[in-house]
Formats: sequence, structure tokens, C-alpha cells
Amino acid sequence: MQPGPPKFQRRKEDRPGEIALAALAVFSEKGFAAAKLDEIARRAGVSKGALYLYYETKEDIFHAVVKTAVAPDVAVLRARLEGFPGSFEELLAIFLPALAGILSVSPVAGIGKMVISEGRNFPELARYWHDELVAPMIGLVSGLIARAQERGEVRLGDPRLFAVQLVSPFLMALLWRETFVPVGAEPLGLSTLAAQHLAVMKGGLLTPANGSGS
Amino acid sequence: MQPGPPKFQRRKEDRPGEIALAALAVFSEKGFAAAKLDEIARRAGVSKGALYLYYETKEDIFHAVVKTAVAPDVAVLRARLEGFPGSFEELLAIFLPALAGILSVSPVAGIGKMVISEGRNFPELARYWHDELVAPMIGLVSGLIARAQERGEVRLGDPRLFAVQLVSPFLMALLWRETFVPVGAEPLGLSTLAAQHLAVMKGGLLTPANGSGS
DNA sequence: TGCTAATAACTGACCGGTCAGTTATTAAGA
DNA sequence: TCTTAATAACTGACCGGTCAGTTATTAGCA
Repeated sequence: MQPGPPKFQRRKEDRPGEIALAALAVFSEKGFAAAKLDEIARRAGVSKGALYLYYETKEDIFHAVVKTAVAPDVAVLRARLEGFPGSFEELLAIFLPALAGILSVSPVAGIGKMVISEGRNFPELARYWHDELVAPMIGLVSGLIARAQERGEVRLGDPRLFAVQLVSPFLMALLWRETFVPVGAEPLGLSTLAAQHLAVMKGGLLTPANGSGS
Repeated sequence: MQPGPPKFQRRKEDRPGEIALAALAVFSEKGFAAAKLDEIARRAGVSKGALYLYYETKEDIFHAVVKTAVAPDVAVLRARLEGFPGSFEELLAIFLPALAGILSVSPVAGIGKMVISEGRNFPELARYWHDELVAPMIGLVSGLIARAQERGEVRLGDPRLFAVQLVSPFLMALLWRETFVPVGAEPLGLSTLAAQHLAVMKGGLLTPANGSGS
């Protein structure tokens, strides 16, 4: 009887991370409900039963995915914004291209789309995402806008809605890419969009003293 | 044996419309995959089997929903845009609030979110929606922008991306309402958003000769 | 160093519930 | 009476979660 290659190895340390990585891919591609645990297990190189050695439920796996794959990107963006020293116009010139860059690369895109897709049927997912990521980011950006308004750099208006105006084109570009490009639509150029959006926001959001002078 | 009220009535003419109406509600609430035919049938006041007297498959029912519930709204908007006589600035002042109004009321919102949600797993849905509604509308708006650019009313840049900038805040507001408001987030005021977005777009999208003068 | 007992990481067949779609049957309506 | 709209019971595929059994790995002992 040849021993042959072993059927599996015991790698307790690595499994959770590998499972979360595989789950990120499958969740991004299929969405939460349509993601099959069998496929996550297959891609992670383990059996389905092994998933339950490290995680309680499917939702538990999702939370792990968010923590390991999304939170770091957000933390970086957050740190960059919080400590920014320059004017609001300079902040915009940094922030918009940075956002475009992150969305091009980071798994935030796929997971974010998933939350939108499945939020209705899995409220825990929506609540977690909102409380942990969306609300703090919107609050941060709104605060920056409010302070710029006090300094007279930004026109009057609801800072929260200005924040929506700032980020929404990128959200739409992301959804466009995930939804319509696969069925033949022309992609939206993220970097061009960032540049163009920056120009328009400078002209429309900043007060004349600041906005026209660049 | 009392005859009692009849167990059902034969209403061949009305059934398809009633089923489509019930399906619209269920699809909007649950999304395509999670919408159960049993529930659609129950709300339409028929048995599940009756659905199959009038429609071939679940996807077939969805196509009926789009045709009967969404297309009319889009046609109205389209007609209003195509025949608009005034300047681009005047067009904006009509178009943005009109868009906000339609999204507040029409089932386009729910169905649109559904297409985004399920597009990945049901490409037919995404293709149909894109080809029938999204692409024509984007093309129409882009065309209007391009003509305004030729007249010198709008700044230079990719008209398609300008169109994205114009409509994306409303898309985001809609997704916000459907995704995060149910789990406790503060709603975004659609009409305030329209007014604020109009002001910013006037300042940033129109050329100085046109934009500053209102 | 080699042999064996003990441990626990891992497997994969299975179960219960769900749901799109089917069909045998009934009864409304002309 | 006859046609057919409509019902209600049914089928079969699918999938999250379980668990009895298997095997890689380590510890104990000579």
C-alpha cells in the first residue's frame, strides 16, 4: 500500500484567513444569499465541515470578511482625511482621486455592492456596514465640510447632502461596473470621472473667492 | 349542503395585470431571488398554479412588471426632455426636481434597486434593463449636454460622465433609503438634495457666462 | 531511534426545510 | 353538457448546517 500524498494537512493557524479570503471572492461575485458554502470551502481548499470548525454561521463568515478585507482600507482613508492640514480645495484635489483609486482596487467595491443588494433580506448585514463604516465616514466628511463652511470656503447648505454629492458619482460608477459592464455596457473611466468631478465641484461647491481662483 | 360563495371566479382578462401588480410589490420588497411565487400568488388573490396559466417562468413575470410599471414613467420623462425648448440652465431647473419627484413616487426605485441587486446572478435582467431603459436615457441626457456644450453653455468634458454626475446623487439617495433607513439611518431629503444639487451644478457645470448669472 | 496510543483537524454523506415548477382534479360559466 | 380557468397537492432540486467516521500529527515509551 503506497502512502501517496496526504489527503489534507493540519493548518489550524492559516485556515480562518484562507476561508475569509475565499469567502470574499465568492461573496463579491455572487452576493450573500447566492454564495454557496460548498464553493467557499472548495476555493479555500477545505471541506464544508471545516468551515464550521472556525465560524458559527454564514453570517459569521461575512463579518470576518468585512473586518479583514474592508476595514483596513477605510482606516487608511480616515486617517488621511482626519489629519489633513490644507484648505478644503486642496483636500478635494487629494480626496476624489484617492477615492477613485481605492474603488478601483479594493474589495470594498464588491462587498459594498453586496450590502446594497442583500440589505433588505439580511438587515444585520446592512446595520453592521452602516454603523461600522458608512455612518462614520459620512460623519467625517460632513464635519470637514461644515468646518470649511465656517471658514467661508464652501457655500451654505446641508453638509451631509454635500457629502452625498461628493461621493455619489463613484458609487454609481462602481455599480455600473458591477451591473452593466458584464452585459456589454461601456465602462466609465474612474480616473477621468474623478478629474471631471473635481473640476465641477470646485466650481459649484466652493465659494467664488476660493473656487474660481484655481 | 349550502352552495355558499363560489370558491373562485373566472376572470381571464384581469388576471395578468393583477399578477403583475402583486409581483411588482413583492419584487420591490424582496428582490428577485427572494420573492416567492407563493406570495405573489397570494397577494394577487390566486393560487400559484394560476400564475403559470399566464406566464411561463418567474423571469417572464419580471419582464411584465418592467413593461407595465416602469416603462410609462420613463417614457414621460423622455418626452419632457426631448422636446425641451429652453436653455440648458432652465432644463436643469426642471429636470433635477422632476427626477427627485419621480423617484419619490414611482416603482422605478424599487425595481431599479432590484436590478442592481440581482444583476450579477440574473444577467438577462441586467441586459434587458440596460438596453431598454438605462442606455437610452443616458444617451439622451448625454446628447443634451453635448448640444449645450456646442452652444457654449456647458463646460468641456465627457458628456456621459457629466450625465453620471447629474443623476448619481439621486441614485445614492434611493439606495440609502432602501438600504440604510430601514436599519435606523437618517433619511436624505430628496427635495432638498435636488435644490442643493441644482445650485452646485449650476455653479460647476455651466460656463461662467451662463452659470453665475442666475 | 523506532513503535504505538492519544488527540483533534478534517472529511463528506446526510438531513430538514424551502421553493420553482407540474399535474390531477374540481367547478365556474356559456 | 362541455370547455377551461383555477385549485391544491405534489415533485425534485437545492442548500445551510450536522455529525459519525477518517487521518495527519504529536506525545509517550522502549
